[in-house]
Amino acid sequence: MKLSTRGRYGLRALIDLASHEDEGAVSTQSIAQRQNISESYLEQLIRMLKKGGLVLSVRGAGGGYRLAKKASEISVGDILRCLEGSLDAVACPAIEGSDCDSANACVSKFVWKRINDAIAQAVDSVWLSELVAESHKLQTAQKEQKEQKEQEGRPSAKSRDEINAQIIREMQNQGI
Amino acid sequence: MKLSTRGRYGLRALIDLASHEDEGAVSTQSIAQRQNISESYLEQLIRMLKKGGLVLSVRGAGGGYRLAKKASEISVGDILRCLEGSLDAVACPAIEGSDCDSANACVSKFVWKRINDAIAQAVDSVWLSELVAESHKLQTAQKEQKEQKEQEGRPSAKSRDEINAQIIREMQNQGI
DNA sequence: GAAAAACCGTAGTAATTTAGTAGACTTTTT
DNA sequence: AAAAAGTCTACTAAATTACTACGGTTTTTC
Repeated sequence: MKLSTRGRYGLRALIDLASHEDEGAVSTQSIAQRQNISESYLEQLIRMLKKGGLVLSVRGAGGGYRLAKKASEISVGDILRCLEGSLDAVACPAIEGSDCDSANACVSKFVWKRINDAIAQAVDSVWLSELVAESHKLQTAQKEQKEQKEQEGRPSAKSRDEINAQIIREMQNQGI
Repeated sequence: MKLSTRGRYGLRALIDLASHEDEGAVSTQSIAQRQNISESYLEQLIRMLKKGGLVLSVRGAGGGYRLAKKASEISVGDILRCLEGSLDAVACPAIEGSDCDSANACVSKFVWKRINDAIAQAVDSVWLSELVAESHKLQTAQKEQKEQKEQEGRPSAKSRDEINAQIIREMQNQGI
């Protein structure tokens, strides 16, 4: 019942992409750097998102990726299903079609449908745009906090980029 | 986001146990036979359920296991958490305590709480007693259907036990 | 009181899945 | 033409899962 790194990385990558879209197409390299994810691995993930119709690619120099829809029209469920496959906790043929030889084939139909539906409802009601907003709020809050600490101590030696990188690293250890 | 066999087997085992409780303590051997699960593996699972306080053991010859509470007081969530650990799709320290060094540590807190809560709500609202009732309904329905088919064809060579065993086997391929 | 039935626990192992790497190739812009 | 960027496949290492094996201990029943 755990989400794998595919889902977590993918979500982070899309938040990052959405946050930088005003600067034009976003390269996997830049996302990989900012998010501290292996570039090659990220490429695979983002290609899955392309196949799923969530992002568009722009080839050639200066190219990269772009959201295929508005961030407010992409749900967390859309993203996770692209990367993790079906989110159903238990796959039962009876739920989808009527592949079972009897109409009431197994107990799954009863329990699992409820559970699977609840999961689907949850992930489909959170939108990428919300995550972007939330992430932006957190980052600026943390940045201010850091900068204040630096000022209190010895004169700040860290650049803004270093501070950002550290925040990303901290996020990584905390589940997303 | 998939349930492992631990959860599925465990659920089947408890349904089986609850269904046979009126005959006294239920041995792991008998459950393993009826449910077609490795006895040794099942023992491990049921010991986890004991540690979790869902079943009691009765030692010695003629012993076995018993539900620790009424079937109507054991939720699917209780069972799955015993066997699969936390059902949270993503573990984030920020959700539980305030282990994060900042109050608003990561985006997880926002998204994952909603998702995790939905899953919890779903599994905690289905009770073992419902599964037992459902399973009983299905089995008798399927049994009748089978027996009818047998009568139509050549004279029934299969015993009632063989028919039961087959139903169990079919259930197994269908998700539970 | 001995044997059988049952619970208890750990260690190991095979199979599967996940996470990540490597590298060669194609397309497009500058 | 060269550089930047996406595309694709295959391989490998680590982790997890699903068992299996086996050597116990406890309790009941005959």
